[in-house]
Amino acid sequence: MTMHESGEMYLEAIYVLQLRAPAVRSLDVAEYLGYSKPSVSRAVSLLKQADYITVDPDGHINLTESGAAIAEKIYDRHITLAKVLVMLGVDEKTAAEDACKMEHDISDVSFAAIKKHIQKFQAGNG
Amino acid sequence: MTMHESGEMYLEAIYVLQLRAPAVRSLDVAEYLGYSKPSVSRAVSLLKQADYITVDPDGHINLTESGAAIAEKIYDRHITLAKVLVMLGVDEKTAAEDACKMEHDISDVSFAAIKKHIQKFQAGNG
DNA sequence: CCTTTTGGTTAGCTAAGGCTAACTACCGGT
DNA sequence: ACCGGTAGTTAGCCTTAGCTAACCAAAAGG
Repeated sequence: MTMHESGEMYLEAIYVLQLRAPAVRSLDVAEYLGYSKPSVSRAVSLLKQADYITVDPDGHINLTESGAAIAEKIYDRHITLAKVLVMLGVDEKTAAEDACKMEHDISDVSFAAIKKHIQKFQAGNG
Repeated sequence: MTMHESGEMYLEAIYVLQLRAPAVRSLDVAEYLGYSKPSVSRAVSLLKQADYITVDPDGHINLTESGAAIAEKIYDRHITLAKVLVMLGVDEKTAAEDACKMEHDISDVSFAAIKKHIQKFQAGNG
């Protein structure tokens, strides 16, 4: 699996679910993303093949180092981009939706520039 | 054709090419986007069906009112998003590439917020 | 012990949207 | 009149990535 938007979404979902609960299964991911079981089942097997996750015998999914790296990166983008939009006056829901799409598109360079920019603001305002 | 990213790209390309040359054909679009002739041929016929463009007998493509509306919207986003990124210190090339992807994802609400934000800066700085 | 629920897989469909190969149509030059 | 290039189309393939239907297996519970 060459990492596409969809793969990133799954890794991010697993990451977020792991922040909430000790163990994450395919079904949790399906429910979280609003996808069907077979869709997640296939994605999980591809991510496993590509060594982004491991699945232990009782179905618990864990991120590998490379999977976690991607998941954290995307999650960081999500949080940061949503925050920027909210700072600009966008409502939380729309900000989250847009961040969710943009987080997969933006280059490291542009994201770093944005992050740096808002940190400047945050230093001044809160 | 329910307007997806790809359809928006084609409309934007046609729009940009029309700013440069009086007549735009499928081949110009193919060259501009780096796509094959058949890909563009199909896209053109779908956009025509959906009434976003017209194609006159000598192959000249023109945007309809609805097509132009979309093209202008996307182009505005492209220009604005690229400008924002450049203002934040991103190089022109990367800014353009990222704008090209984000322009399709962002909601009207978020885009309006961003545009308003940079206009404030421009009023002060240039 | 049998039945239901829960979790997951398999098979196969669909749509978007790229691609190549090969064809058609027309236009211009020799 | 006949090639050769230019423009576009047709047919058909591939990948990504969603879906349903149907199945399997293991745990849960009357």
